[in-house]
Amino acid sequence: MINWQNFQENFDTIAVPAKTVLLNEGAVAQRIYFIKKGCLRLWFNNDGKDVTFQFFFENQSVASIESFRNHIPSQFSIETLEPCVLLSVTKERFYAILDKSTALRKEMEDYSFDRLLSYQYLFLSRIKDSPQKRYEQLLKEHPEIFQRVPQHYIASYLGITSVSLSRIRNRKV
Amino acid sequence: MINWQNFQENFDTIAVPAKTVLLNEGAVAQRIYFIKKGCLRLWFNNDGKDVTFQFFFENQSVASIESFRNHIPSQFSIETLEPCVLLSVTKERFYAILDKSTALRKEMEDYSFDRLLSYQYLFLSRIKDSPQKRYEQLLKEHPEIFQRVPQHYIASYLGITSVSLSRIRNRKV
DNA sequence: TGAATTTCTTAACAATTGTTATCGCTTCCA
DNA sequence: TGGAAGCGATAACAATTGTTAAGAAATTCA
Repeated sequence: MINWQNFQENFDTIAVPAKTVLLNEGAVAQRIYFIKKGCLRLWFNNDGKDVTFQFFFENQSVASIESFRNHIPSQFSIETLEPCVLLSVTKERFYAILDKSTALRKEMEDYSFDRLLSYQYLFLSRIKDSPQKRYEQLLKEHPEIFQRVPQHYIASYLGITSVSLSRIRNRKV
Repeated sequence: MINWQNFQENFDTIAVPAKTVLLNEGAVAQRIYFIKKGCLRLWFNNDGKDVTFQFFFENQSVASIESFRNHIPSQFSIETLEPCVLLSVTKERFYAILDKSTALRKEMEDYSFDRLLSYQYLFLSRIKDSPQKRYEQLLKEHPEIFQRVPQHYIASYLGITSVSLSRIRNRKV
């Protein structure tokens, strides 16, 4: 995990309320964010249905990574779930920082690789686990999510309806 | 896509029959392969059930990438599905080539990024699509798979049983 | 070529999930 | 602070998928 706090002088610190949209589906990402406080979700519109793809919490970097890197319209929207304090930097500044530091470039490479692995891991859990098991794993590994994130977002993240998640939760008491 | 044929002098060309295991789950990957002819699958054992994670065809690179890169035991096995002709290179030689060429290193970075995106894409399809829809997409984008790969491997790749895949196929005529 | 293995389909039943709708409860702002 | 919106539980029914089993068809290989 890259800790952008070391480069804080290059960043703008911003405070935003809950439900603030940082990036709209279809727009090209101009900024990358680092979360000092709060949580966000990355989501997209699937035939009118709101599908949450990923959650982000403190000390994580957030961006529509392929939009940011390849300058293409984002497939996702990014939105705060709580009031947040964020570090924010433009694409230009960001790549200028990368160019100045090979160590940081290496770190960025490793970070990309880790994200690759996390997608592989999530994909794998989709292949081999039932929604029930995915729920139990999420509860075990990230119990804090259930304290901070509305359940219907979690349901869409797990690939099930909120009704089904509610059933699973009450089955397991 | 990296075309390793440009570096063919560093590779061994091997011909292997179908069902040849190139890497066993639990082993550390020592080689990376480039497919000249044939197809392979990457799979793992999930509580006794054979789960196929990915298919590879001509002109693709194959390795348990995290095992190869991080020198850790592979979570997957790699196995040929057809008689194959492969280019094969050891980890040492591979990184020696990378060190010699920054262009190639950049290409490798892009390749890693593309794989990240392909996992993101696959993960996304798991989140938003029904098995039925995933089947239809696979049929549209890679119809050749159904000509070359046994159906029960495709079923496990789609996250369903071969029985269910058979039902879906015969529903859609 | 012929036996053995693999592959695919189909059936019957169980289990799970989706859909739609309703009803309290909580939270959010104006 | 009070009305509106958001959130979670539950019910009833439909649809899909899993499980197990059996048999036909295709493929493999000695």
